[in-house]
Amino acid sequence: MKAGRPTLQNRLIAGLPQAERESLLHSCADVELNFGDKLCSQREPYIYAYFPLTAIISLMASMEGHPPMGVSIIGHESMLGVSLLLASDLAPQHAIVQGAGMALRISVSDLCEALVESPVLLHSMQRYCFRLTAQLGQTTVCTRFHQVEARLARWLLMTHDRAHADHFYLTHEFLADMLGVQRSAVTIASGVLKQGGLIGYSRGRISILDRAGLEAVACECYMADRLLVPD
Amino acid sequence: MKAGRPTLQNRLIAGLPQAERESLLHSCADVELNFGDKLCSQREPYIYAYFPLTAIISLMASMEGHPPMGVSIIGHESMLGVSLLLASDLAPQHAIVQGAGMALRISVSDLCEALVESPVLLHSMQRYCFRLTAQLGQTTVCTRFHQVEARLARWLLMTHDRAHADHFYLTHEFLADMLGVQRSAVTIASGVLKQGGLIGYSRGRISILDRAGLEAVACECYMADRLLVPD
DNA sequence: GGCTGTCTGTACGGTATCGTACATTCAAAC
DNA sequence: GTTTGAATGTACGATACCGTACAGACAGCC
Repeated sequence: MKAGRPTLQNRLIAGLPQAERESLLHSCADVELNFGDKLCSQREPYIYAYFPLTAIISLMASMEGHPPMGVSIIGHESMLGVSLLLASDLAPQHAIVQGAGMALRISVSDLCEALVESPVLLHSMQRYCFRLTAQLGQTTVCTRFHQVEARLARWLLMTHDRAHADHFYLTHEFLADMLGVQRSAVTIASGVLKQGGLIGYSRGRISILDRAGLEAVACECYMADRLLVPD
Repeated sequence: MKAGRPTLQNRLIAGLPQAERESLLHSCADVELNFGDKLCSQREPYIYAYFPLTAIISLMASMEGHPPMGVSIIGHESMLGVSLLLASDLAPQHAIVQGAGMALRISVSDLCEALVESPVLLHSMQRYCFRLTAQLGQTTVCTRFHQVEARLARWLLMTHDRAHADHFYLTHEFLADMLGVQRSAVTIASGVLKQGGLIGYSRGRISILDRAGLEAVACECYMADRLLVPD
């Protein structure tokens, strides 16, 4: 595998010392992830772990009788598979590609080997796992108490942080599943944000027009989570 | 510190090889935890970690403008502080004593030292941390979709599993905070469970009268979580 | 035995969202 | 250019729960 610049788009990889990075990249494959791809299933073994470069992955929790609901987002700042640190090869949640793009893929066994030899990788994954734990607790309370409009704004901001442009593709239907609400509730909330000039959208293409405004509308959960980003 | 039988009430400790256990117990102090004690605060450093013997601890996530809400329960099957594995000395959630009783207390630094020398302890903590991660995702969806009655039944069952009797002490007010609902909603839901002969209660003393019946009323989230218990 | 504070029962208007249905708009395919 | 399907707009009764208020019941204290 080539170790060219694009791999540095992933912050976790970019943070590795060169020797560790090159060793890790030897086990990685460049893959293109398509919208809707399912990368792992809740309570089933991971097949691969992924370091997103431009792709965006949603973690989703599911339950009988309801469509899976979004609980976290993973982009180039992190990776899918941090829970492999935790003495289990099972995925705690489903992982779905919410933004098509490139990622580095590594087998579970290769990742585990790399962990033994790369203390920096281990440390980074630990930090991100901590962040996920804090975030999941926060999301529970957020989902319970905050209204659709604020939660929608939060999800759009989290996506924007991981997108590489001021626009991306998500339908109301998809967002409704993420937030665990009716599609029509998303349409109404989106309409308000559009009216306010904060976002624009048409047939799945969403534009972030006024980030500061969106942050004002979003619940504090968005900022609370950002504060946990290392550095 | 004495290494008498009572310490084996904690499953995590009981599972250690004798040498590792005795070494760990040297750093532990027997403490009595009182109802309502706050053992750590969300996003603040842990002072101590705790291995409950008979005490029960609630993990609670909080947010401005709302009372903290329960997201998990810790009893003799586990410990408070598993996230110390994750390269951070901060607690992801608040921890409150929901059932008075005994626990073993250990300082963060002593625990970290013990981790280096006890691979079994490390492994157990990793497993429980995985379980917590899965549980937090599950709880998010549960809180969103399941009704108060089912969630109340789930919480009572989780408490019962960690209590050492068929009765324990929790007021409607306290349960309301745990579930993130109004106190009056808990009174109504409890009334239904009492009518059905599943539980009894009076002035804070709750009796589990029909466990199987409660399990039938509780959402599947209760069983989903139990399946993750090692063994 | 009466007082007091806590716990529980109950009521009731208000509201966010549900669940569902149907109309409209637009992009792409034919 | 027309058809088709997906995406979006809108409506509306139903419902679970909110927020609040107040009354009753019980335990402990003086």
